[in-house]
Amino acid sequence: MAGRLPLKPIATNFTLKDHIYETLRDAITKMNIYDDGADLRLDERSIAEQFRISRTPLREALARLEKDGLVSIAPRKGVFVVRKSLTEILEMIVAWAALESMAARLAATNASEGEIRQLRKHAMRHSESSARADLGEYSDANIRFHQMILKMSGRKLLADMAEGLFVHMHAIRRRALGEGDRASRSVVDHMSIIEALEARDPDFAEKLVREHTMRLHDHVAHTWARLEPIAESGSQPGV
Amino acid sequence: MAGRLPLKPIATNFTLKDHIYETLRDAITKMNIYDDGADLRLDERSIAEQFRISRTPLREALARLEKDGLVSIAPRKGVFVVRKSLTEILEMIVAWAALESMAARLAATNASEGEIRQLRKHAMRHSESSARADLGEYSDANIRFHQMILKMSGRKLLADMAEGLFVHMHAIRRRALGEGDRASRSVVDHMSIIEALEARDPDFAEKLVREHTMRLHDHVAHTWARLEPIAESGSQPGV
DNA sequence: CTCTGGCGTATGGTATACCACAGAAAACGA
DNA sequence: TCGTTTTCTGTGGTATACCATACGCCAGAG
Repeated sequence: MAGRLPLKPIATNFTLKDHIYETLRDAITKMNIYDDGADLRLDERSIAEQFRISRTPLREALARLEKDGLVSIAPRKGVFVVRKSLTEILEMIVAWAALESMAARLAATNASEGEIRQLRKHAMRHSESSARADLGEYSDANIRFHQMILKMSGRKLLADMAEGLFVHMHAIRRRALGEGDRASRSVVDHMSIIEALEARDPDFAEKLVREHTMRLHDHVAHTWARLEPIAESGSQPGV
Repeated sequence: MAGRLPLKPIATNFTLKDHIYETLRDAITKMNIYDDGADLRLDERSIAEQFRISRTPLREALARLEKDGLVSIAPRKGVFVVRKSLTEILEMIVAWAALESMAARLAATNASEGEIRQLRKHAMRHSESSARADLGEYSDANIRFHQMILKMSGRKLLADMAEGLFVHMHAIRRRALGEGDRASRSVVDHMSIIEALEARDPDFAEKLVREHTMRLHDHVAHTWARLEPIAESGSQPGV
């Protein structure tokens, strides 16, 4: 009727449940789950009080977090943040390798020249942070590199499924980067991957991505072998 | 105290929420989502009444189903069973291919002789149902074949993630099997895969599984291209 | 007849009260 | 003092009441 005002549909779908879910998810991924004395217990009532809401929407958010595998709900016992075992971490890396290598295969065919160019630009801009041993920054850039490949596959589901794994692995990659010469090795790997994409070689791109990720897998398997209750060391910046 | 009766630990963790979740999930996967007049609406109150429970545990179950992507909850509008679009179905097949091909790669190395033997036995026992054009039975055997490969990878997570996709695709595979000579082609493919596993050839096993699944992908893409609101036709046995 | 505006109803969202069980603390007996 | 039993408290599980909004219905104006 009136003159087409550019009004957004308004976020009619923003419920407490969703808000709490995201807030808690972020909080959990950022907390030092593997600290020895870490509080893994989540108390429904006190959290509800902190958020100034009732337990109902909170519980629905927790139900979703449980399905994500981030928390475990034990009836009449409590809600606990899940500590991933080494085995589970390794399996996540494998699954991630499966998804990303498939994404690379598809990206080699589907990605636009512009996307690949952007990927290269991203990798080169951040290779220096590796050289500077600025692991915090490089870790972020590193993760984004992999997310870009997922996205370039043009398959949203692949990216979404991988995202669910990233949530858990967040700290893993950063930690592993600091061990040995993994950071500089990573830079080299990334360049090879980019070249395979530029060459539009699906098989090779897939192979490189898979082996790149499986190297992380093997590294973690060998290095952390006897750390079963993994002792998270470095979330503090500036080490 | 008493004489060690072989009592199961009893399902101390079996809550209404979990029970309802599973019940609803099964019901949804079995319903003809793609029927034209299908009731996609789920009414919280009437369902709660049917189950003779309150809405609270039901809503927690629905929250999980939403995360599974099986239903969509629209505030103040209703809860609806999600109709997967063709694009989404295709992406699920791709993701599935990614997971299963990785599983095949690992299975080629890790699976025991016994497991492979069992796989071959399974495939041969059911190849006849394909010949008899008994699609219902062959479809089940077919799905189990793929689940066996996932399991043989020794990575539980791969199987679990694929399971989440199976839930959605359940009907897809069955339907596709009936089109063209896909059933008999499937039998041939499966045999090749088994041989690659017996030869302990990871690269080849991966390639075969991937291409096998991607053939389904291409078939669906081409055949169902203009059916966007997919009309589910054949759940009725006997044709 | 058509359009508009208000009102009623249905639905999901939220808050709250109560329940059942686990586990620790306390009370009790030897 | 030690072991057993009891009680008590805290936790998640469930039920229920109420709230806010989306949407259809209908009356009334034009």
